[in-house]
Amino acid sequence: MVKILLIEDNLEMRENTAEILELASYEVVTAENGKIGVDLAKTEKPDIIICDIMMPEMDGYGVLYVLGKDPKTAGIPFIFLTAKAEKRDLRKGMEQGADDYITKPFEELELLNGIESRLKRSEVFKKEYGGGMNGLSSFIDDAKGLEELRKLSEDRKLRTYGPKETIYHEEDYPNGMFYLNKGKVKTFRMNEDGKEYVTGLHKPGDFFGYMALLEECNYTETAEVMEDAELFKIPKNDFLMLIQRNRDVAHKFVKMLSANVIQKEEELINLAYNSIRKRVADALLLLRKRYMEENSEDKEFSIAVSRDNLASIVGTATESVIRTLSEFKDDKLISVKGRQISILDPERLAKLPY
Amino acid sequence: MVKILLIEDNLEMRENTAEILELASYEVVTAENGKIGVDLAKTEKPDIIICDIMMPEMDGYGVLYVLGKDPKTAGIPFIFLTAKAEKRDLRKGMEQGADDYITKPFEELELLNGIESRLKRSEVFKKEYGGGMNGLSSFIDDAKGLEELRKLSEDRKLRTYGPKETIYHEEDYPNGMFYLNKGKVKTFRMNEDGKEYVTGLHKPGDFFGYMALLEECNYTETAEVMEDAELFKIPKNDFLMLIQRNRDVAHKFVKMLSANVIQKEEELINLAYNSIRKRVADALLLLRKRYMEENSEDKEFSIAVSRDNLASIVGTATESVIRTLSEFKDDKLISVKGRQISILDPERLAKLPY
DNA sequence: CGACCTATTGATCGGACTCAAGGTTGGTGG
DNA sequence: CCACCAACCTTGAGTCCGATCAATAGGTCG
Repeated sequence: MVKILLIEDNLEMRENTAEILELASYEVVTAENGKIGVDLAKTEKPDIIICDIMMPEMDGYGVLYVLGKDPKTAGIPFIFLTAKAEKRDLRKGMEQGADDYITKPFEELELLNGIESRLKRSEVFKKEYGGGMNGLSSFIDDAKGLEELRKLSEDRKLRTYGPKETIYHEEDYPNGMFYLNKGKVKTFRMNEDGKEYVTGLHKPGDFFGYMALLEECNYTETAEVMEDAELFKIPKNDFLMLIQRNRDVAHKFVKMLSANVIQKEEELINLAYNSIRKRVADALLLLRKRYMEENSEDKEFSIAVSRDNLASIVGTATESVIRTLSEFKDDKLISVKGRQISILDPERLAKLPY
Repeated sequence: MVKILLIEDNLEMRENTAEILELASYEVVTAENGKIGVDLAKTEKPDIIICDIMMPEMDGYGVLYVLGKDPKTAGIPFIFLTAKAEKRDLRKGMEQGADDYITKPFEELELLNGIESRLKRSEVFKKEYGGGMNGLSSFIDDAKGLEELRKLSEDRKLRTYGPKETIYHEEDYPNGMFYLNKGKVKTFRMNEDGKEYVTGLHKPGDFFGYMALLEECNYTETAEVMEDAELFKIPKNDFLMLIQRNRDVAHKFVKMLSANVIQKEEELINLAYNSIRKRVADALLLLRKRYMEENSEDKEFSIAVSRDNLASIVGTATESVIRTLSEFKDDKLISVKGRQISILDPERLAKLPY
């Protein structure tokens, strides 16, 4: 039985509409104002919500907004009831994610059709997934994808590289991607003046070098070893085949890539508007996040990294990095022994005033 | 019949090895130096290449490098023949994309196993794809994916927005993505000081707002209308279902996302090391590329864009943009009428000396 | 122990940001 | 139709951050 929540302050209108819906054999729950409506939405879990805009206590926008903020209710189809004149205001509601609207006064058919068409989509979804597309199941999909990827690299020859060795160069034609088994690898781009900018820091368990394969273009970056590395090469065709044929792997890659995009956008706005000081702090925290051992969160983190490398992570001159590090040292945020940098106070480092 | 290309300068070694291979009923083509080897690789299209490293004329690295540069030959499995002592040099070859190596002197079995295992992967691939994974077929997949996506938005209600209207805000909970039918929309992030950085410029036919759905997080950007826009909203569940179940759509998204990542990396290095002058030029060219009508490549491109908007695309202060535009105007690179900017000389704009 | 590479510090310079003040444009209402 | 306002554009002056150049110190490896 389909359950409909009807939120409408006008008594006559409410009873009238409820009657129409019940005659169409829907189960109807009614609320006479927005607040009650929100409560009922959470307790009753209706299949669809029909809501007036102009109401006392909390108006339709408010209801939509509140329900939209809660993941549990955000997915419920939401239809506005509105008088013709309010067309401009309507936009405001659609912005917040309403799925449809019905203008008052309405015909029975109009109302029922609107509900029917919204429900149809919703039903299809529910049937095919059985409510399975929650965080857990998509995590399992991810894990499955990862598993398949790992299998690809299993029976391959291990390759070992020493520090500063190049794994591939910008502009090279790619015929494979890599799985990093041990060590640390960075990928970077170079501009015309030969300045480097680090685009990726990789640790054991990471894949890299797949972007060129996906894009069917030459490498756009150079991969270089930072700490003695062992890696497996996965041939181009094997990889493309897998991603083409295996849904989990494709899904995994969609996730990896979208996370990557968001992170790069974050970097962009930081690079555009933050001071060197902040960016160096961010770079140190990034290194920490990427390379800290799983089970050592309490211990202080320390890493050996050349000033040049740090500079190309931040995107600045080596000297500027060094000056900033000296400041941090004076402020007891970090300590330095040769190229070994220890982060003493990550919290304060994250909240630098400028 | 599997065809093997054997490149080896030593006569005895060559004939010996060829004999072993022929006895194992492979078809063998031999070359006595690298140059001939490369030619044969291109004309004979072998299924696998076995190549000595130390050779006159062109050594094994050279052969691998040359073949690696040509997409037609880059996919052919490549096995090095090497003496034990040269282990260090070997790395150089593996860097360039060799798939395996066999150390001399070798046992028959070792050689045949190496070839067999490489071929197995290659065969599987060929059988299942029938050579179909070339540019064309993957283009068709893309098109199919796009088609499916478009269907999603077909029977939905059109929403219209005026200039500067917000479609969604950073931190909002997403319950859908959008298909832009008409107009121009930008997406941007804001930093703590309220400065904006544009992360996306959208034109009719684009989808946007899907990143938050893929990442299962709140929006990380704000979407705002630049020119009167019409758009369709595609509900979250419909979209996630489609991408989960339809291989073409997933593939399409992998492509879109990886292109996006590469573009953002490009932006990052520009932002890090280029002058405002260059970055403003890039921004203008980006606008041109994004918004120029398909069939008007000959005509000069012109766009109405506020200086503030331009500044947040470049990632700088409004005044800096204005000064740069004035310089460009003096240099006859662009012309300006109010907020209408015309690009007069895109080629020169792309090749600014600083 | 010396050669080489990396890290550090100092001094200088210039590009880009900020603040401030006018100019232009377009829209609104009397 | 004009006056006015607001939003946007433009220009100027001053300042400061960070790049660059140069010189020195420190560390490492043969």
